[in-house]
Amino acid sequence: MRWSQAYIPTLRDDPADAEAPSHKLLVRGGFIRQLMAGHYSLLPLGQRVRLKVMQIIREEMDAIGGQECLLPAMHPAEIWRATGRWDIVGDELFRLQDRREADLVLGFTHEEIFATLATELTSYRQLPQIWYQIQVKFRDEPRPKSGLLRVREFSMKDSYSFDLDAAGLDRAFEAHRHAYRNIFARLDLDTLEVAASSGAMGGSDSVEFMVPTDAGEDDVLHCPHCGYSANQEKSDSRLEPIDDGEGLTVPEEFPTPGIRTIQALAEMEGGAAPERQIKTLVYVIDGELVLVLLRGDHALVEQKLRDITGATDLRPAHSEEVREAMGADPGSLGAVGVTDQRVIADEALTGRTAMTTGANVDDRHLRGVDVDRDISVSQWANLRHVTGGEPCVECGTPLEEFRAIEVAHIFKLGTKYSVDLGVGVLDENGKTQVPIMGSYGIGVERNMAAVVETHRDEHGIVWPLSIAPYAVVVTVLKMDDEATVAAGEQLYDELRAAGVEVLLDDRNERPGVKFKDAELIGIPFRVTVGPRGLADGKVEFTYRSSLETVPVALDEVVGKVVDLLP
RNA sequence: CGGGACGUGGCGCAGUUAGGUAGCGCGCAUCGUUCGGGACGAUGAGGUCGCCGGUUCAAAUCCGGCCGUCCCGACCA
Repeated sequence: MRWSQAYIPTLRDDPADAEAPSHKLLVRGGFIRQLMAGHYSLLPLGQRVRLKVMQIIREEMDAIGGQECLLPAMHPAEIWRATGRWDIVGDELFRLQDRREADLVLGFTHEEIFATLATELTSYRQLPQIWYQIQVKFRDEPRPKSGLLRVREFSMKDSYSFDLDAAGLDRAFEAHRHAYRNIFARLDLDTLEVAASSGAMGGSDSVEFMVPTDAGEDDVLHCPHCGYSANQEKSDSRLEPIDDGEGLTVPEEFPTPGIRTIQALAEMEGGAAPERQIKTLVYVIDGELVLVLLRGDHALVEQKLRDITGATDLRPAHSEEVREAMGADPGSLGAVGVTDQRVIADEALTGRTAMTTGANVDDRHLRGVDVDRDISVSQWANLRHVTGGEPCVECGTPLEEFRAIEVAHIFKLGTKYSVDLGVGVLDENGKTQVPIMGSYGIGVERNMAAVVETHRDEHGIVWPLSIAPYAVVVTVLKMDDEATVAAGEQLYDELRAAGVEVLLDDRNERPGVKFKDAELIGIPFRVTVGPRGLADGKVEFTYRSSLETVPVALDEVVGKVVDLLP
């Protein structure tokens, strides 16, 4: 492509800097433009990168026996009602009606639709199957942000496996893990595989592929010693034993005027340290008021509560609801003697004695609380936020905590969708078997953004060769010098003839502008053609990653580039 | 959903406090000079000041409502 004819609208109002977020680089480089919050247009350069990412994914999916399909983006509501997700998914599902007022859905994933196709499977001889597509997904995110990282409309490669038994599902799951590792290697992304919450997707087991970077929106805990890795939503740690000493035989109520927070109670004369307090939270879970207990110095991870309760609707109770049910305001709440409400307690409270908690009377607390003796716990669970530095649950080494981008997520689903939509095959005995499903997703544009986030410097983007929009830019320095232009044109023709994706910078711009633009948009190799080098029959070859420049004889350029290509 | 900020040529912004001819930088067009690391000069084009309503002789500016965008938090498949 000739740059002079290409649509590459770079923005030069301010210099690129090392702090700029990835989406700003993509905008400045002329890759993307925003249409509205969470919806982006991909310009020619951006689309070239996207197609390359898609092709890499396609090749690796095909390599594990995946078969590509393309399903509709718009679905009838009935199919979502059949699995219950019409109600479960809530506001994140885009819904619309057609002219006959039939309810429709814009697909945010395709378990239902692939399962519908799978109802045509009739024999165990047809299994296993791996079907996939690269499709637009729609998700009405509460707050789209960070450019391509969190959007409402995006391309996803989603695949679905159908197997006869758990061993088959394991094979499909591991095949995907293998394919994904290959994909990330080709994208030059260092990923960490972490245990994750399955959320509303359901199922038994799920693994997220995370790219560590501060730009990420997920919180990951990782053990540098044994490799234990988990999303905060699924995290665990070893608890240091706490000596509670001798407790009272009965809890003792005492006045705490104006004390509303854990911190205030800790600082009060006769109070208690945060780890000696019980924090009482009130949640409304599917319409039911539930008490959630944590150690005073621990924070709740709502997703954990969501997961263990299987809740579809979960929110903190309003203060009026709290007062009506408990008879006191937040700040003086406790679970001692409470039998009307379900009580879910974090495991860190097991066996604890001599604890302090609210008395359910304003401005009163209880000390000497023995959790097992005094509180009727309906359910024990791991609910707490695990913080970096806590001992690894496997080996006790202090955990590292960092931010990461979730670039893929793979799930073992089980038989939910098969059952709900009536998927079944006959086995060798003529008995009906319900295939076990897995589902596996990888976001195309989010991976682009993750690559930019991890491949950039103060000059702009540094695309890996595998997904760069062009491999080489031939920069012609003097467009009014016939010999220089001729040499550039010839190189351009030769490179194209050799199958190289090449951009010819034939713009009538000053050299500095051309260099800066080429660096900003991140073309891996630059061949600079100018009269100075040409006098010796040479051009300059510059690597974008290091900005190292070496002289190369004119007739050796094509060979050098071809050698560098994968 | 809670908190905060912002909407003014293509992009980035000033002007709003105190109502009175809509400005600056970049980019864009033409010409000239220049040109191996984001050139310079000259001349131009381009804006219903987010939208609707109100106050006023007069509104980018004051008032009311709405819409949009961004940031923090919550949520998130």
